[in-house]
Amino acid sequence: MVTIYDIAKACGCSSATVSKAFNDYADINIMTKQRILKTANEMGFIPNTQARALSTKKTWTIGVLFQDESKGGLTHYFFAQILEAVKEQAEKSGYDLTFISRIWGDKKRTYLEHCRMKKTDGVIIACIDFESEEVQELMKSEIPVVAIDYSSPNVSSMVSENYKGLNILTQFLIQLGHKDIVYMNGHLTAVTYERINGYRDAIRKENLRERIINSKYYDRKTTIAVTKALIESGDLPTAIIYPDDYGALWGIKTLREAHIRVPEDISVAGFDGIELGEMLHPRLTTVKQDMRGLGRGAALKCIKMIETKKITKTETTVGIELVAGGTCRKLDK
Amino acid sequence: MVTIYDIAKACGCSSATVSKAFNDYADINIMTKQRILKTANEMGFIPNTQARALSTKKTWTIGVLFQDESKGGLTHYFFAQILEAVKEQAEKSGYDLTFISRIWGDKKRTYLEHCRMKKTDGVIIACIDFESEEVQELMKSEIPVVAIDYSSPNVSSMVSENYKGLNILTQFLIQLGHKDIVYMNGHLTAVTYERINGYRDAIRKENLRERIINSKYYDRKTTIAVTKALIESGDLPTAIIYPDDYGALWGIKTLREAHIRVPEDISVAGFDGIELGEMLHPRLTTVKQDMRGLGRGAALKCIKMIETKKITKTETTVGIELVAGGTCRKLDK
DNA sequence: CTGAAAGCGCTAACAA
DNA sequence: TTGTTAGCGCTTTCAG
Repeated sequence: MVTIYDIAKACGCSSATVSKAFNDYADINIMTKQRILKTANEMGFIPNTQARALSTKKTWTIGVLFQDESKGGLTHYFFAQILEAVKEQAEKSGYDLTFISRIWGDKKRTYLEHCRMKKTDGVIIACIDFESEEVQELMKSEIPVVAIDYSSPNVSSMVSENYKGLNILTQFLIQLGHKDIVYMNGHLTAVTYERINGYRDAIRKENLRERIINSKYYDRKTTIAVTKALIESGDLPTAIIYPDDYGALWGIKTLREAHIRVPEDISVAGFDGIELGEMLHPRLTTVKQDMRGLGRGAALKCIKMIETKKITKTETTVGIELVAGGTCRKLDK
Repeated sequence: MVTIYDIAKACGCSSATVSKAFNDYADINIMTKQRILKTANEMGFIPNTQARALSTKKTWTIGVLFQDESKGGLTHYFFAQILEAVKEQAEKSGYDLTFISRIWGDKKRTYLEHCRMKKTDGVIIACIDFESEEVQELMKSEIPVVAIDYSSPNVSSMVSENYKGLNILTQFLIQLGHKDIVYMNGHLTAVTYERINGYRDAIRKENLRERIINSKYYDRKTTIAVTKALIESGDLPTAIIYPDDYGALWGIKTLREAHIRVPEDISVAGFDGIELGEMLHPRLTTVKQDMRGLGRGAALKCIKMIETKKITKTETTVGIELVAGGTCRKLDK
């Protein structure tokens, strides 16, 4: 293993000078610098990041917490997109990503402990139970944290225009002539309440029947069960808005298996705008979130906190977009 | 920040003793050990992994290379599942995961350089152009590497029973009465040749027409184009096997848009067994790979090399399973 | 512009 | 059973 001492020896200078050459210090002769860089290159020198971290107290590492209690965030179509964007931006800014967990061989540790051990410069959280004590502890810590798809004064975050999203989607259905629209909401978080309000305001404005049914995000079983219950109730609406696209697809499958045609007999919409919706025939009507914007923004926000050494607690909103697919039809008068 | 020195002082012992307490050394008085552990806990001590790594030369970190030139491996439905399993097993064994890339702020570096800088104990590779020079360089290095879904004497790997997979799938179609079966293969890798042979042997055994069409894995555009060309050729087979489930779904959508019904007019099958196939109505016929087995196996294999300090170049095969969905129909005589 | 030296936090011989 | 001490590889202050 080649160290800066080896290079120093080969160049007839000191290790301090070699270090300066690599860290773009100004107080070094340009010729010396070039000589050092050249020799280092020839010798195959690779700086050791842990040694550097030990002395600078900066690891150039961002931790990511992308896990649900039930399923990993990686297999979550929506969050996978976001993580991809986080990764891309982190790399561009020179940071590495590492997963944070509380499993540690046969021991356990908290998320915060993991972050401290690895000395991650910051953390990005998504797809998790934000209200859990451990996550709250992390958000209160000295580590810069950015949450995605979560809204709270306790943490910096990136969220979509959730109110607007459900509001325009509901309006869109109303314009198609729908008067009986069910909104099947996900877990009751601040984000969900935003969406509920968006739905509610659109409905009330037209004095329509407000039908909100509790369900869960990204939950196959629950979605199917709730859909079946709705079918069996004999009081089917003319349109259903599912918590997300994933749920909408399972909902559509459930409806179709009950010989209820989409969109002929009932209109269906989702939320997120993942590729899955495009694969459906006809294409799913949905509200597209800007996953790249969310991920990229989270990374940039986190890095900004790291580099300014200031922890902020601000929320940033990214735009959404209505995607009118073929799963919602215009109602005859 | 609490260090072992702080604890040593508080306990009236030396830092070496504290270190021993934490590393389960035998030569330490059980009482001393307990006192140290207790004090450390009270003081909120968190061991610093980089300091430890610097002196032990082991980082307890495994690098993952999950990226394609075009799209990130994270949004790849099949590989996301595998990565999730890799992560789970790594955590259970006490290892952290970090992404390996060649982007480094505004500089570049090779994958191997990145691994060396971070001193990853091992690397797991998937969803990448294995033939690229940089990946080959990594496989030849001193770092333990495990490849997933790649077959080569140059590296340890985890693969599915690819020959068998396509063989039984083809046989299944033949048993349904199909005599004109197209296999649309993916990129021409060793894995693909295995599958081609599986198809070919089944076809030849029955003296049927062999129709292999080149396409690409996980490629929306190409799949659609190839499917359209097939439709326009006027020589539609009675069944198509797509390179993967993802392609099969786009294929089905393309067929349906051309008013060709699946499975009434044509039968379609995929490969992989991702959830997407289940969401389709009717469910996609496919060959299910054991993603968890692949991921878990890769992690274990990598860790074994790390812990035995022996680099092996062995291939491990995991079983597959035919999933008879509703997209293939029995042909009338 | 260069270098000596101390230190980051922990480990591991080797002595005691 | 415990402690002394010399690193691991790099940074950084400060004197030269």
